[in-house]
Order: sequence, then C-alpha cells, then structure tokens
Amino acid sequence: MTIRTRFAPSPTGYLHIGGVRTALFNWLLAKQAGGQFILRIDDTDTRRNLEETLQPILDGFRWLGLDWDEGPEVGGPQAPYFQSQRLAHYQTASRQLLASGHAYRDYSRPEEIAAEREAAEKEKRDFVYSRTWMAQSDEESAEFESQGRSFVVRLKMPRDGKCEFHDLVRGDVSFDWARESDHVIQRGDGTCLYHLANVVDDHDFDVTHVVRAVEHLSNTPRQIFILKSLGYSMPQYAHVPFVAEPGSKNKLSKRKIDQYLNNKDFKRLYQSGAEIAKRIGVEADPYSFNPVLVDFYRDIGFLPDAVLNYLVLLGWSLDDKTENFSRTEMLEHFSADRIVRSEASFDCQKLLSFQATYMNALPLKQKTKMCLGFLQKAGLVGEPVACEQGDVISKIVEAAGDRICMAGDILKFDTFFITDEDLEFEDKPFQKRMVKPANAGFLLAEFNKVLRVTDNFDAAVLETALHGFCETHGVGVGDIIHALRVAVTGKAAGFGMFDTLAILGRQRSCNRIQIALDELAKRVEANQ
RNA sequence: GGCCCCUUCGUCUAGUGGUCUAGGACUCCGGCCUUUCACGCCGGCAACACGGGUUCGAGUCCCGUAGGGGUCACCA
Repeated sequence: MTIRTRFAPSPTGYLHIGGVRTALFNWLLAKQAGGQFILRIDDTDTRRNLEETLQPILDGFRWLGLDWDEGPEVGGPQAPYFQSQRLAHYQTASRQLLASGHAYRDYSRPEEIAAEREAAEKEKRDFVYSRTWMAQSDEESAEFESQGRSFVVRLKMPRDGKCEFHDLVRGDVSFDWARESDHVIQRGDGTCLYHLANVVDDHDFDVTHVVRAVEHLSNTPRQIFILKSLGYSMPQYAHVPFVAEPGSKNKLSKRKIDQYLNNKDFKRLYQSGAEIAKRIGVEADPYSFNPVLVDFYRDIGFLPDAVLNYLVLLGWSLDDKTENFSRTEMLEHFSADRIVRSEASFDCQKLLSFQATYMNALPLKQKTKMCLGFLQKAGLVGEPVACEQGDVISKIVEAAGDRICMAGDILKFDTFFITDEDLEFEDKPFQKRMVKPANAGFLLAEFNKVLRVTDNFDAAVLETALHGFCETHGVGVGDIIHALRVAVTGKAAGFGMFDTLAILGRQRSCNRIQIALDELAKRVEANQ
C-alpha cells in the first residue's frame, strides 16, 4: 500500500513555521516510502480573497522545496483540493449519516442549547444534550418546523463505552464516548463543518496517515465516529507535539509577536532581518514580517535546507549525535516512531547556527549569486551586472567568508559599493584609531605614499609592503592597521585588511586614505 | 472546572532496569589563534519536577503530588 499524507492549511496569508514542521513530517513520511504528499486547502470558513491569502503559503512551500503531488496548481485525480469546492461531497455524507441514524436533525434554538449548557455547568456536571429537539422522522421534523424552527445536523454520538485507537506517536489512547457531545456537522444553511469535511476529504483522497498537531488529538474520537459510521477505514494517526514559543511551552502563535519580541534572541533575529528588509524595500512590520513566518527567512537570505534541517530536529531525532541532515538523509532516516512526545520551543539561536553551517558549505558561486540579488534589490549594483563588477562581488563574498550568515548580510559590506566621497566614518572608531593615537596621521600619510607605488596591488604584496613599512618606522602592525581600516572602510571591524585594500584597488584605497586624513586634520583643528 | 496530553542542562535532544560519577548540539563563560570582527581549536558551567513504592539495583517500571500545555463552537 502506498503511503499518502496531507497537509491542510487554511489560507491565512502566511506560512507559519510550526505548520511547516508538521508539513515536513508529512512530506518526509510520504516521500521516503515513494508515496504522495497532498496539499488540501481548508477554506470552508473563509470569506477572504483566496488568491491573496493562498499564494504566500504556496510560495513558502515552493521555496522550501516541499513539493506536493496533488493539490492547488498541480491538480490531481481527486480535484478540486479546496474544501470550499467540495460541499456536495460533504452533503452527501451528511445525508448518509442521517439515513443510517448516526446523525439527526436538531431543531433546537441556540439559546436553548446555551441554557442546557449553563445548567450543566451550574450543577458541575458534564454537558450532555437532552436531544429534546432531535427529529428522527419526517413527522417530528414537520412538527418542529410548524413551530417555526429550522435545523442543523448533529452527530448522534454514543453515550457509553470508549473510543480506543492507536497513535504512531502517543501509543494507545482512549476517550470515553460519553464525554463527546453531539457535534454539529452541517449548518442551517446547508454548509458543512470542519470535522465532517476533514473526514470525507481524507477518505476521498485515500489518505493513509493523518499526521497533525496534538491539538487535534481530542478531536479524533468524533472523527473516528464519523468515519466508522460512513463505513470508511481508519487511517493511521500520528499526533505530533506543537512548536512552542521561544522560552515557553505555549503554542507558537503569530498573534503574540509583541511578546516574542521581548525574547532577546527573537528580537535580535527580527532586528537583523528588519535591517535587511529596509534596505531592499521589504515591509518590515513585525506583524507580517517576523521569525515565526517562513517568508521572513526567504526574504533575508536564508537557505531552505538550513530551515528544514532545524525544523526536522524540532521534535524528532535520529540518535544521540547526528544533527546535520541533507534532504536525502532526512528522507532516508526519518521515522514516525522517533517523533518526540513533548512540545519543543522555537529557538532562534539554533536555527541561526544551522544557517551559518549551511551558508558556509555553499559553493562560492552560489553564495555570490544569492548575495548579488540583495545588492541589486538594495540598488547598490545595477542589473545586469557588469562582468568586471561580478568578479569584484565574488571576491568580496569570498573575503567576507563566514561573516555572511544570511545572504542579506552582504549589505553590511556596502562600503565597497559607495563612492569614496560618500564614505562615512563611524565616530567612535575614528576617534579611537585616528584622532587619539598621536602618530596615526603621520603613519597613514607615509604609508599612503608606499601604496601609490607598490608593484602590484594584491593582498600578498600589500601585506609584505606593510610589514616592511612597520620595520623601517620601528612601529608595530597594530599601530597603523586599525587606523588604516577606519580610513578605508569607515568601520572598526571588517574582514582581512589586505583583502579589503586589494578589492578596493589602488586608486580608491589611496583616495580614501587621503579623505580620512583631511577629515582628521579638520577634527584636530576644531578641537584646538 | 471536566477530559486528555506532557515533564532529562537556559534551549533542542540521547537514554526502553546495571555500561549514567547522565552523552551530543545550540547558547553562555574562559583560553588559544589573530591586524579588527567573525570563523576555527581547546576547556568549562549546566539537567533526570517532587514524594512514595517495586527491585540486589530506577532517569528508565507503578502510584500519587506539583507544574506546564491542549481541548471542551453552527472556527479550522
């Protein structure tokens, strides 16, 4: 039997990182067995613009490389894959349930049910519907309708015994039937509710494994009741723990961004993301752009494999030490029986660490390509790129090395892309490295003379030149190199000094040093 | 509140009665490397929620307690 799994997002306009984790488990389970992964859209409830709210979700899946075999845009034998278009199927099932006596027409009014519920609460007993307005025959229906009542369809749940089933993650579970109320499956207007739709669709799509978050565990008995009453076979269930908030065990929610922003690591990630977003013209409003959403990672230059690797370990492990899983390795090793039972908190640091590892392993060519995209979006590099400039960018990316964690980090090195005149000197380093050391100006001016005449302007030559210079002047490398960095980049920290000079080239390097010296003279004068 | 679920370092986890003076990873803290930053390398801090059993022996089994979470819709 081929394994078929599904993920059923509501079109909410964004792809939630916790949802993706669950989707990933589904995807792995199906794909590793040569089965199918289905995407079904749970939009029974939405009045929103489907196009607008679905696209970001589909884009997110595509970016991550979680391809679906059946679903929106790809179709499939059971199309459509939108619940909003499958009402007829649910209504048929509802009629069948009615006919077999597993459901009934209920003519109660909302306030009557509410009163019963309230009474039960007052007496501190479980609410069990009296079924006073239950109609099981046409005569009864006619009677109620003559009173001006209309009906909904409710499940006629068993009132004794237990519902027992096996769950791939939680083991054997059981619930008392008596605690299950007579859930509504069809509204007065004929539209159907989630539980019915869900069971019917899973059956129609031949879903063999229902892998979803634990919050659905307590929904399972009523779904089992529906499916058994309809004569369907039971799928395998696997209720996986949900992804929890950073630093707590509450379910991760996109609505609580303000609160997460109080978390140090979350805030830091958000801020570095927002900085990049600002430069490339992406709206960085924390409600639509934050580390809970998959778009966030795509927009700031994460690698999808890094995100996936982090997510697969959120609630699953292979053994006591293996941490790095390529997609192929995940597919090879994933197994439902090693899914953990307790909820896992979302940890930005660890995700970042995976990203750093993957980015580091990325071949220079691809890394350059990713970074180039950001430079272009930020308007620092034209489109198309001049061949010569392409080489320079590649050199910058290479020299930056692991300082580029996400591709958007390239923007931190924009100093290479601005004109010498526009270079701004950060105040503190300028004071500390240029103004304060008495001989900084002199040394810099002298060294600038050397720079103008070196045979060559590559890193090795420059390094030799600087060492020679230091020797003749009887100073240490540290006495000049810091000032040199500030003069040429405006910043206190950056990558290798000689690489920096070589990339800038002779003319720009010397020019910048001269500008810095002029600035120094100006400040010294102002101080006197 | 009822029902259900969960509980090993700050975080993700390994652990299926002796090999656990509890292992790995991230973070953090030292040190080394070094022209800065970062990387890297070496080292360190840090956990079996609590209480009872069962057993020669319990992180591992049982019971209870506490804490956390989920769920109780004509939402999905």
